[in-house]
Amino acid sequence: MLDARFVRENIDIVKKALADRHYELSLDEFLKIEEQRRPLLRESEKLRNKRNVVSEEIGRLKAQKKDASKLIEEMKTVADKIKDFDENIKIIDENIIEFLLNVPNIPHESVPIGKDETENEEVRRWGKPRHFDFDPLNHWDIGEILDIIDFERASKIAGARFSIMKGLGARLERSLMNFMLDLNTSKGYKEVFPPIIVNRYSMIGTGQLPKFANELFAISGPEFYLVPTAEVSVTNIHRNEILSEKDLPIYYTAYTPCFRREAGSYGKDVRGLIRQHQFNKVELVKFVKPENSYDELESLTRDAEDILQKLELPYRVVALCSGDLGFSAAKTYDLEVWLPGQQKYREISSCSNFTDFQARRADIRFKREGKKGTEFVHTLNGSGLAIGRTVVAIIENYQNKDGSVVVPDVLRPFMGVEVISAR
RNA sequence: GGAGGGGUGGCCGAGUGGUUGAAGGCGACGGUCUUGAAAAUCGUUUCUCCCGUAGCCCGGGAGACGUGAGUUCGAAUCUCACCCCCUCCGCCA
Repeated sequence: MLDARFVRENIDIVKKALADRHYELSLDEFLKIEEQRRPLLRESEKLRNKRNVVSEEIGRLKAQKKDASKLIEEMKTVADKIKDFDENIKIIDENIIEFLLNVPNIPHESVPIGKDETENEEVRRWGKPRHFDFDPLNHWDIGEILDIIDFERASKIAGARFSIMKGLGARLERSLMNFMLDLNTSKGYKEVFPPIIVNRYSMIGTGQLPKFANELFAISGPEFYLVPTAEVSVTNIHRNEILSEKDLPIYYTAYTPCFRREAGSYGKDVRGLIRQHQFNKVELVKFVKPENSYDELESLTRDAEDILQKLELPYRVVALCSGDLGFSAAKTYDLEVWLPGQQKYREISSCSNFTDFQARRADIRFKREGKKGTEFVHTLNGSGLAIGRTVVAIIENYQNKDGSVVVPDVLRPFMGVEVISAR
């Protein structure tokens, strides 16, 4: 969320941000409502002040056993007036917040301007796509040959876009979680294992609600949601907290399942593990001081890249352009891994700086040593990595002609085998 | 699911209608004292918003004692609803 005062005082910046994002949103109504607020607030506070002064006087008179009925009579109407003002202010406040909750973050100046993913900027590449002397298969074909992935039975259990990992496939999934968590914790990220069902405040805190309800799986009765990413659970760990400066930066890593409706992606990636309703992911989350957040984004991205490098998977880093940037992010690097089955780089990690956008929604602040007041922290997160897509990348990049898959060196201690082969 | 108890400042803990933003203690910070430290002692110790040509320091004001509503001239104190925590019983992974 943006700060109301910031929007009021920096209309041009906000308008440019919206235009760069290709967002259709008029600020006129907001400005109209917002400027009604403060005069009303001033009136209300003036009356409250009067009430406080007179009530004190009444108390004094009563203590002296004097008559105060005249003053009390006079005050009766004041209470009603205050109530009127406050009701109006409350309605205005609700409108302001509702509006602001639907305004996206302002892109950082370094974000390339562009309309959609075709205008994202490649920042760097690592590794070279392997040369195959046979036609590489898709992971779903290999999965079938090796009998390690079962989509058909998964659809019987749950439906489309679900999968069953079997045998060494399941073990690969588990090995990757452990490998990634071990690597991340060795770099100072604290491992946490949070709830994966959250309340609406958490979803508002990180920006999934109110705007993107149709992308979430909701549980009714008591209102709950399945998390689409560990970002939600982990960032909200510190919701409504004031951290002290010496606590920062805070680094967390978490494995969670993730749940996404994928409404509106009909026809996209209908086969395979790329786009599932339920998938596993290890996430990196940071809470940092504002002045460090862009450096922290670089190091967060490097930490995610390191996982791909250790797995020896070729990838590239892409800076998302303004039109492709997520709602809450000020800047995002996507890591795209090479998939021989598709002859394409595909997203496997997304690393973002949310600046104070989530912190303001979730009210996560910190206090500087020896300074008055508080500031919002900056929050960041990135996949480190999406497990399902890593499985895809490993199967496709490490495949042999007979369909067997070589296990990357770093995973062998976890897997207990060097090759995944049929039978 | 049934029965009780409780939510106050960084922490502990007073406070049941009128200078209580909140006693007292602890902690923290600063001063005095001391060669230094401890002890002793004095002082300071929250956040949000509004106004002041003043986004930091300063002055004034409003608000915040789990959350929200209500009663009242006036509420941390009374009423109602909700949330959370704890104890016991039952049930269950």
